[in-house]
Amino acid sequence: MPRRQARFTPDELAADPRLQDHSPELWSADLGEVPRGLLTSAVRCFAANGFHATTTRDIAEGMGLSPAALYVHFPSKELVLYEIIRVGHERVLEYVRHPSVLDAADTADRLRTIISRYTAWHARHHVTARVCQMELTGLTAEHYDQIIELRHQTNDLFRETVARGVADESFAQANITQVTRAMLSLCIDLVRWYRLDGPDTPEQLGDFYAGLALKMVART
Amino acid sequence: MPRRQARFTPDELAADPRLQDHSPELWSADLGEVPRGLLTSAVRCFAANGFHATTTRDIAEGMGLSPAALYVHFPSKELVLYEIIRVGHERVLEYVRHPSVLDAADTADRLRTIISRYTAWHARHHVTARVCQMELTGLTAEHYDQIIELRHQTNDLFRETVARGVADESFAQANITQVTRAMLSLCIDLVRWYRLDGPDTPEQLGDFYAGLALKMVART
DNA sequence: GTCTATATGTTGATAGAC
DNA sequence: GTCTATCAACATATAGAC
Repeated sequence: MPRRQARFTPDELAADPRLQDHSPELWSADLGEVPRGLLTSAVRCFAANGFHATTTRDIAEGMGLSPAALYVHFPSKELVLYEIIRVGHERVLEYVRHPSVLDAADTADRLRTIISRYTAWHARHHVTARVCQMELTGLTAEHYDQIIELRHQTNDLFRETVARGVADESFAQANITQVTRAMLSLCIDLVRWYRLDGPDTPEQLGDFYAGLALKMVART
Repeated sequence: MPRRQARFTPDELAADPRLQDHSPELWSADLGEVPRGLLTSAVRCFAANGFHATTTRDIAEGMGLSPAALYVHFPSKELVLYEIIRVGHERVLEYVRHPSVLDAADTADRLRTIISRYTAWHARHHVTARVCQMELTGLTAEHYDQIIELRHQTNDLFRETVARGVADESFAQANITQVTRAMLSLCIDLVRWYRLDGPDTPEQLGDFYAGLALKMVART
């Protein structure tokens, strides 16, 4: 009775078209090439098999290193996960705090832009985003709380936008909490199925979802 | 360096309001009380901590049993997970294959009903549904393939409904694949946040999401 | 059917050479 | 910084008593 199910080699994971995303662009330039490569390897492993099913050996093998090498660059496996999830949440928050969102004169334009950008970010970085959404239970309680705080900041930006549109009558009357949650669900859930070699670019999907979001709140 | 993060006792999990759902109703009556209780305990553990972070001890403790007792009722931990995910997928498929969906004369009614029922099922059984959505990587390749087949059957029912509405001009012209996926995302993603002690009953949320789905495909 | 005890293998992390 | 070797802890699953 082997404890682990059949697995893929690091090379197979790296070549899997479903696991292609732009994660290498996310890591801080302050990190060296090796730690950045380890984060990218970890993203693929965590996305494919889950945090707890991934061993430190798996992560290190992705860079052709021995398991001990990981601990030169990261103090623990949990901190590799935390770094990935923290950076992911910080980057997507930056991406929706863009002037085209914050300074939008028209509320409908603001909603269109924030939905489009949030969707496109999740699509472009869908493997990392999948880890950010699905592996939160691997974090310690302290790290989990910090991530929840970042999520609140992002969610508040969406909620404000919906609330503003209802208040200025750009949008129909609606339960703001319910509508905001529905929009976030739409944008986030794509991490389960999106692939970069599919029919839609991240921006095309973003525009499509922005259109759906506007229909959700359209005045009749 | 403890390998496992701080955990909750089985009693704490059973009392957590976020982990209340109707999972005990799902298990076959052919099973005895103990195996059904083990499945319910496992659902809570898998939803709270993930499949791989859950030990056979955790599951058994939830029923006040020793770890060895689990193996009298299930041949392996993976088969506990498979049973949960298989039953979840079969039940939701049954639930959307209801006469009110299959025999609907009006396509808009059919879409309203299928979205409403699919949403309400996921809300009512959100803890089980969370395991069904988030723990697929814990399955063996063979079991995974069987679940994907069940998912296709459900998805096809939604896709047919959207396609019929576009063909009979109940709905606006649209990319059927894209629109269907968006609707499924909306209904499924609620497993990440829904709780039974929140402001909306499963049926209220179902009706709300059905309204959103109809707006997505409304003719202008 | 449930228990205690344990076999067997794996895992996260460290020690110490180079 | 990377390696080999290894530890202590833990997990799944089984054996055998009751």
